[in-house]
Amino acid sequence: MRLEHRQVVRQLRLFERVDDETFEWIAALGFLQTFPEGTVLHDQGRETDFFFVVVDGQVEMTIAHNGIEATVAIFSAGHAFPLGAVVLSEKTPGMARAASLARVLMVPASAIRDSIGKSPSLMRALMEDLAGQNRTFVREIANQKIRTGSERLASWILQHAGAAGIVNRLPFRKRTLASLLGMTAENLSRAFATVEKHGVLFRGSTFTVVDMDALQALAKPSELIDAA
Amino acid sequence: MRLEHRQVVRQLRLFERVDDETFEWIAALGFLQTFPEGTVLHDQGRETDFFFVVVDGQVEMTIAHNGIEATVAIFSAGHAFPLGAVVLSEKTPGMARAASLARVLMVPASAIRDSIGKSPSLMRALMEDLAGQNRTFVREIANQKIRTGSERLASWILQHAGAAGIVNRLPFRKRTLASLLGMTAENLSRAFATVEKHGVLFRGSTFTVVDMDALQALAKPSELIDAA
DNA sequence: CGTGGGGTTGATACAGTTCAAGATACGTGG
DNA sequence: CCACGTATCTTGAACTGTATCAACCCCACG
Repeated sequence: MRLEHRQVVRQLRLFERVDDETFEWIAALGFLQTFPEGTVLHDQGRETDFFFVVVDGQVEMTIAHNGIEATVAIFSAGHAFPLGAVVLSEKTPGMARAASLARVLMVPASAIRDSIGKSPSLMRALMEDLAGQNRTFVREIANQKIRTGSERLASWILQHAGAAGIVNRLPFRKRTLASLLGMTAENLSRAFATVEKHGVLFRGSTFTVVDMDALQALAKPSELIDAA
Repeated sequence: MRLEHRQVVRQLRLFERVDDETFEWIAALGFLQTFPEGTVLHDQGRETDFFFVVVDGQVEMTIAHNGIEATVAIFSAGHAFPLGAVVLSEKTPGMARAASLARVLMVPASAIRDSIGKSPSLMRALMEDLAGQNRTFVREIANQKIRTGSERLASWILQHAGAAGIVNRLPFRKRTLASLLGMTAENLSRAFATVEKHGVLFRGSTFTVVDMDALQALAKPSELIDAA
């Protein structure tokens, strides 16, 4: 891995507190790779040859079964996958695909597994990322069971919008967002129409919150379910 | 903790490989407690004073929001909660309640947090449980998004039934199962009726698989979504 | 220009919820 | 051990949310 890359990766939350020796070892064996949107990084139900860490962009993890594909999570910078599978030496639960142009660190899974045993600081970093992902999953399950489609969209907007009045851009395709929010693309279209009546303005792939109170009234945000 | 309890706890998957010194320390500070069904073990959105490990019975974790309560997971013997919150020193995402008569090990959260730094074997055990829970959550999200209510019930039955012909007992109330499967109690009743047409016989709170092939045709099991 | 992918809109069907009432199981006290 | 009362579960009917299928729009690209 080149020096400038090394510095970017070193500053990721995941590696911040990892000891130098272990980091150098990982940096020596790992490499940065840039993938165009749609590229499959790994399949579902396969051995885990690589440990991936998102450096830039978004990677979606999906599970396909019985002709239906469900998005389980979208990983952004600083998060690792398929973390659980690497740690337990199990098969990947889902498939990973670039949801936007994405820069990703790839490290041989065996190198990570070896290093865990040698470096408590690495193990701690992985444990904490695992705990964070856990929390995200718990929230997602509750979100899914408690809220209606339009409410989930409203909540997503709340979490991805800056202050009121600022123009934001969708980080990936609408159909990806639909799958993440657990609905069909058609339904997302209708949800956009609903949310537009509650203080959000859509223009193509950008959106602006014009009435924060109205949006919150629809989303009914909760620190238990929504990310901080 | 009394000696006979200590031996039971020692044999839990979670503690199997933890070093003696750390285990003795945890055993000295922890205590076993038996809770009747319905007892609240901890609230949602609170500081994590205790680290719990299920020794016997079932504990359900739920999140309530906007008048709706959703079951996120049910923990059985050998699993710890609220694991992520203890590790990250964050608030509990949900509330924990005994879903059946349950025997639970309680250890002060601070003791666990201290021990993690001192004992790599404990950290590894927690990391691996976290990874396992992660997998369960991923499966649950996919299960929820991909399958219909009756299919989820059929899958649940498949996973909790012994061989065909054996009489099984529901481990907790039907309304708890409904919430776990992400549906109302009324809907679960109707789902029972549907599943009964596909090779399962219900008698009160017991069930028997009489036609495994028919049940599998309905559940369409997958090693990706369903537990091993 | 056409062509095609992504997105939207409309009509219809189905899964799931809600509310209300009825049936069943279960623990308690007589 | 039975009778009663309460909690749990079931059934029914109306309604909401979401999926499905098909047509259409729009813009980017060759």
